[in-house]
Amino acid sequence: MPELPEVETVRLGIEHLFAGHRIDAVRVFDERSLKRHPGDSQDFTQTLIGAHLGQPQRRGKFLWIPLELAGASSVESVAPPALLAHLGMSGQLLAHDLSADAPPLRHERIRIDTVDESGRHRELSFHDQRLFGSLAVDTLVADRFALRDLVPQQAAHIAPDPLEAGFDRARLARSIRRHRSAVKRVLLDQTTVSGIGNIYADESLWAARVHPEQPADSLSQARALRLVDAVVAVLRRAVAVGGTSFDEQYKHVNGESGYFAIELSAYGQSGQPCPRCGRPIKRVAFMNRHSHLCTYCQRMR
DNA sequence: AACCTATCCTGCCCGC
DNA sequence: TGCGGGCAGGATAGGT
Repeated sequence: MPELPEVETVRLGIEHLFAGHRIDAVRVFDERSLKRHPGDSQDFTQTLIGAHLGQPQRRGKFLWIPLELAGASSVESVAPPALLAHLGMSGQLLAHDLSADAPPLRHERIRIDTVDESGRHRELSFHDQRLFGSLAVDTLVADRFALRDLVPQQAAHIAPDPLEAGFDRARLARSIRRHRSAVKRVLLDQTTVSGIGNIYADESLWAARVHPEQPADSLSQARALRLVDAVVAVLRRAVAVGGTSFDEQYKHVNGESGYFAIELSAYGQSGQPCPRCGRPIKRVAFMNRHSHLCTYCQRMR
């Protein structure tokens, strides 16, 4: 999927193009993209129409837009709603300037027609080839990590991400070391730290010179801290260049690609020289997918 | 409780 | 050209 940097890039785009807009119409082209919505597509559509979009938020790979519902009294909205998006492996949120009743594009699953104060229309559209992603209307609940006010119920179980205000690097280093399994598996576990997928796990492990199969509890606190700092640096750098994209599948809200692919050191670089030592990057099976690493720089210890 | 495996989907790319 | 297998950046239910 799009990982934290790609989702953050999408969030920034939505903030810029849709914050404050009112939803005028909703079309669900494929119900399977609503599999995490508690009601049916009718319910989804009815809830959204007339709602105003707030400032988009993100934790890890979850993205949500708080909703101010039509006719709801703000005073006693005990459980404020939000439009929740998870992009899965191939989801995209794109801004379109079509007419709302134009036929769906190739992998377009849901189209949300919005209008701003001056009456200008713009569509927020959910595209998803593989259907692992979804949109839903969800309820916002208190954040049990107390790093922010509210989080969607469906994202309440995941840990804070490394770029969140109040993120505690020492605490994450300790929590990584509480696990016995391979350190890469722990980095991918969204309930330990959120936002990291296969690409940024491999890049972070390469940067910190840690072997992906190293048991997490065998890392010293200093080494775990170095790994956490590598994660933060890699994610920050990727956000700064608009995320990674390899093909048409991973685009920004405005349809442009991210540039982090240019500076990948390990991920997808099998056979290429390690940028640090020049030896070839290896690609090895790991958890039904692959790890990319320099077996010289990243030793088991 | 912690850990791991299987599974949800589609389309593209490769080799035969 | 056609077909089948492998593969892709994720999350999670359910097993041990």
